[in-house]
Amino acid sequence: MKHPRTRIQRRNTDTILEAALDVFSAHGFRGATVDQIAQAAGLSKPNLLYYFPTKEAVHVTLLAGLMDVWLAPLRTLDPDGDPVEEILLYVHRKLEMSRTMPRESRLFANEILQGAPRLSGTLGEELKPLVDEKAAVIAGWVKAGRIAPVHPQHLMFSIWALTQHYADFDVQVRTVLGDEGADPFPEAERYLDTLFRKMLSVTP
Amino acid sequence: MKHPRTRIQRRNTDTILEAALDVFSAHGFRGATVDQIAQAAGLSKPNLLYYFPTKEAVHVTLLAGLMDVWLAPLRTLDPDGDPVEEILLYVHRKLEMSRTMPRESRLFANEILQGAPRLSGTLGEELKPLVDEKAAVIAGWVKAGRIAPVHPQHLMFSIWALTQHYADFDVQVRTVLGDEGADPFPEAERYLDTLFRKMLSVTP
DNA sequence: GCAGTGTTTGACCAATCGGTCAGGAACACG
DNA sequence: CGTGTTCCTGACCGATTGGTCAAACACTGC
Repeated sequence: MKHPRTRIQRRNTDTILEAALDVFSAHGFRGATVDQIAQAAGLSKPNLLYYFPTKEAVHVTLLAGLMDVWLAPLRTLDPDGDPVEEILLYVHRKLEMSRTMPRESRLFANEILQGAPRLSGTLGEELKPLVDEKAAVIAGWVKAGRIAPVHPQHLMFSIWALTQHYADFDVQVRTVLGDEGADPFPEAERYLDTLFRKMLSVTP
Repeated sequence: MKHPRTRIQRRNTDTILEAALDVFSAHGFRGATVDQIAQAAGLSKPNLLYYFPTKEAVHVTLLAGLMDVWLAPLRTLDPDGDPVEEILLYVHRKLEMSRTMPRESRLFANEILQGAPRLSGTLGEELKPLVDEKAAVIAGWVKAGRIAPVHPQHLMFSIWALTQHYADFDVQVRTVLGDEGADPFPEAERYLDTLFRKMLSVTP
């Protein structure tokens, strides 16, 4: 059961997860129905439930797979690189993820908003250690005087908040900016670049 | 119907809205049931539906009332005050709202996340004009050289994102920080103060 | 062509949910 | 005290939902 064997199984589970990402991110867990997901995947409801035992199983599979993708940019933060450029690269990658994977961002936001009932384990066992590790790196940079003194965890929060905001609050962003069809991301990129450079650069 | 007349009506509608805020912010619109709200309010389901015609009516009443509270701090932004201090006061008030009104923040976030189906009107008719007005003020400050050059709307986004993050992603924040029971807000206050001072102060 | 396994579906079920309704209880007011 | 209005509730209804199941279908290897 762990890994699909036949070609059909792999194709269908992939299709289901893709469709489920669409529906869950748009309506939340309770707001999504198995029928919706099945239809979006081009399958019948019982057929979907042939591949996943329950609606919840689809959801947790999606979330489990998401965490790896979500944390990947942080893992690449290099202790031996240039501090400011390393952090700005992370900001850039996170913003790029908001642009290209807004559904994943919203799925994640939805889950955290509800108190992370199906994710609190992963949060403590995967996210926390990784952040601890990288926070130590940043604290080292601060101690060495290579970036301005900042609280590493809150720096992390600010990166997450600022980048994910453009995916999660997309409707609000576009409403405020007006300009139908205009892409907010180029300007966001410039703004965040300036913001974090000012925040991190050491003042003599 | 517009305004409750009898004492009982006012008391019960208030109790219902308070309970609904609890339940809606915790489970989202679809995730909340009328029974849950009624029980949380200490009423029977038909009794609740005596005061509000539908579940949706409760929700929109809540959202409509919320918008005023939510936009209040922005309205007080004074064009004649000291630019940096005015903006920092706004940041401070927004963070304070995240601390004291996390349920309202989550209710709002939930609605925007789903594409603001019951709020897109208000967004365009209330939020947009107010932001336009205040963005013009900030643009004036920039032009006068009283704050560093920033994109006013994206400055606004960053304030919203950074302050609301502490309410909406509370679980994640507390997991990352560890330290059971520790209050993240004092440190957040310091961090955001530094961040926006660096972002806005004019460099000679 | 045939057995055996993997895949798909229509029909169905129990539970839940939003909402209705007739009538009873509490209250206001003369 | 009586009467009209407001308030409240148990019982009920139709629709939706997550999930089941037996049977049909399709594919693979012999």
